[in-house]
Amino acid sequence: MSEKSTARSRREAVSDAVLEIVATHGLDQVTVREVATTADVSIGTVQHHFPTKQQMLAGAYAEASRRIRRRLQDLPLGPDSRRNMIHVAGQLLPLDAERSTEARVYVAFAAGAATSPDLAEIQQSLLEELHTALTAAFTDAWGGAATPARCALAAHTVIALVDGLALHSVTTNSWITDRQLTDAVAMVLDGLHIADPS
Amino acid sequence: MSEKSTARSRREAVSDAVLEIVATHGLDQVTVREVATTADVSIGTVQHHFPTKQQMLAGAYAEASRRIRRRLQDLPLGPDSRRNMIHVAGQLLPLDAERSTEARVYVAFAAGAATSPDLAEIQQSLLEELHTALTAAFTDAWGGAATPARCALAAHTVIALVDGLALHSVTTNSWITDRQLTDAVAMVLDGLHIADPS
Amino acid sequence: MSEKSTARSRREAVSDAVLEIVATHGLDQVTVREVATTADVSIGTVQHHFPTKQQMLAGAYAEASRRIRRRLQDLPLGPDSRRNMIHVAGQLLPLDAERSTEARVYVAFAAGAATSPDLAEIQQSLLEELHTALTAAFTDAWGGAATPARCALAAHTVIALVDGLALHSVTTNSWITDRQLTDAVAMVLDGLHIADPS
Amino acid sequence: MSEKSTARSRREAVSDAVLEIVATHGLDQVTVREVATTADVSIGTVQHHFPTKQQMLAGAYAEASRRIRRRLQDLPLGPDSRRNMIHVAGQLLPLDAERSTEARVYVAFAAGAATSPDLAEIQQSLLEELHTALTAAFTDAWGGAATPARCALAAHTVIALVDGLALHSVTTNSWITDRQLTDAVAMVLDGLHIADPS
DNA sequence: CATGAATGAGCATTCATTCAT
DNA sequence: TATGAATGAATGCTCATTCAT
Repeated sequence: MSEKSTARSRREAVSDAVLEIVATHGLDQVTVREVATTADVSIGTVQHHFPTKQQMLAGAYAEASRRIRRRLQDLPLGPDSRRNMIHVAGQLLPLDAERSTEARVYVAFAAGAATSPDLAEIQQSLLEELHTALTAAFTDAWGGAATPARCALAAHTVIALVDGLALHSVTTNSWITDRQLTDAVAMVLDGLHIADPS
Repeated sequence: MSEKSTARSRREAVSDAVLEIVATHGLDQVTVREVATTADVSIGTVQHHFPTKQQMLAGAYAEASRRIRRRLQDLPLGPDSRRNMIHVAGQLLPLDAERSTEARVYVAFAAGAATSPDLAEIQQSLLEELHTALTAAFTDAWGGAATPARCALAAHTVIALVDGLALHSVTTNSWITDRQLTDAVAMVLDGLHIADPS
Repeated sequence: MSEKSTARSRREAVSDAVLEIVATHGLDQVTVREVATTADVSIGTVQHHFPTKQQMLAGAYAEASRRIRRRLQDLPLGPDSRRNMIHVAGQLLPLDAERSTEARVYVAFAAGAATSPDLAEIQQSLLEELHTALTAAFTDAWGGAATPARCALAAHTVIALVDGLALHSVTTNSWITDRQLTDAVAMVLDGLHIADPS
Repeated sequence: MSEKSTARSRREAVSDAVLEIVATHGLDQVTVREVATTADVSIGTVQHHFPTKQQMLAGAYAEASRRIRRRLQDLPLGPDSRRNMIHVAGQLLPLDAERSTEARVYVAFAAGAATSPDLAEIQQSLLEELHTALTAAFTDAWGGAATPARCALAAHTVIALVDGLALHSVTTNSWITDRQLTDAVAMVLDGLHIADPS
């Protein structure tokens, strides 16, 4: 029992170290040595759990993706569609230190997915899950008044908006404020007639 | 004169080579060797024009950024705000092969800007120019009916949407269609009451 | 009893795996991992039987050497010295697939003996046994007509010839034919007046 | 002029370092680091001249092979066939310190040729040149009394004998004496009726 | 006896950069 | 301006070996 938990925590420690380095120094500054040092394990241990660097990065992104999805699934959703969507966006936008770190990780891996099939697969599956959930939310919010295509398009729109805002926030130095981040989402939801019922 | 033009074309050939490699293999696959080979010049020549790799990348991104801005400035704008904005978005979205290459370059450098001050500076200046122009467009479209803050927010929103759409298009394999790309922009402009006057 | 036989066969399986890898990929391509995989046992099992790689190689060569000696001892010898010597040479030359594999193993280990005392010891003991037997054969063939030194020299000569032929056969691609291999031995035996009595 | 000689001596220094390490520690103890240290150049310089380890080893063996051939070509040959052949054998057998080093190098590379096509090519070309020269020598010595096939076979025999003797000398600790090395060659030449005319 | 996680030294190779010409 | 030899730090990875179970 202690072995299993040791093994799991070692593996997780490695993933955590990767994510930490990606957030602070970028994807291409991740080296096996630095990961080992940060995770406080030997180089051999890193490579025991992730035989290649590629697998190590993919493993870490899979872990990050899993955490994001779990957090969204655990979100308490109410009958108010607008509030639900705002909540979801609030989980994805870099509005506090923790979320900011996560956004930096997400942006780095998402961009990396453009040239790495391994990362692209994880990225796409994350986007698909998000898209499915948001499409359902729009379907629900709009009742029968909207075609499935329109609901899907609205979902694409909101995810793209959030990702673009995260990209801007993460890559510029306070060019865009936290307030603008949330206001931009509200502005688009308003445009889509997803209004606060109150 | 021929020497000067040779020199200028050499420098441009190097920049082009960098952008080509970034588009096809990613930012971290750019090596001085590969750039020299692709540009068909010697390593020494590359480093004569860009003494360090950092400067080479920044130079190439500055060149790419310059081209985007020039293209937007050369865009023939009419009295129709919606049409103007659609045109601008059309220049930024990966709707054809050339624009797709450009989007890949943009996404790679934008993500790189998260951890490189040199790139961040160029990235931020590009975003600012875009934002200024779009803010003016919204001010113009909405007349006196909107506060400057609202116009600025709308500009942020549209740029973020376009960047997010480009990110999705570039990092997934036909998960989002060209049609959805343009429809998403239209949907948001509709929401912002930027309608076709006709 | 079954356990003992299992243990013995495991140990032999490991030796066999080493010899197979040496024959096909060379001495320096032998890794504990590869040996374990080829022998279909765990790395731990390999290292249980041979604590160090050095011991593993020495053990495998000792096994190969044992097999060669046993085969020579089991050779039915008659009154015809020439025939006997031809038979011995035929056991050492790479005249068929099995013997070719063995010759590749022998050449690899013999060369390795130049820089490994452990292998040199096994190599020298194999050569000495061969030399003793051949010296006796020459003494027998020549009767009292030759000094012990001459018999010993003839034995050295024949072994060197056979080893040189094996080296050439193994390291070149059909530069020397099977026929030339046996003819060269016959030519030297003729020169030493070891003639077929018939 | 000084550059060219510098470049050439650097490259030769690397080859010499490889040969020295092969002679003293064996082919599989050659590392780029050790070669750089021994040659007193940087690692980068080694790899500038020989981009891969494989090429470095092949380059060093080609150099060693070139030296052997040049020495044999420069050998003053007289009308006495036996003396000529003895001279050739004397150049190949490890009869002094320098030749012993060379023999260790030769044995190591020859054995390596069994599993490396690059080395095999060099090895085979060296053997072919040697074989051609010796075949001619036998043809000359025997006049019209021998078929070409018999001359070629005798050449194969002598080369194999010399290589086998070198192998034995190099891989055992004074099991075979220098005197026996030369006597074995003389014994075979006697058997082939290549006699001292005096 | 057997296993496989853990270790870290060592490997070949790539790389950006310097510099003499 | 242009070249490419020289440099050595850094990288991903392989490996033999140790050890707890």
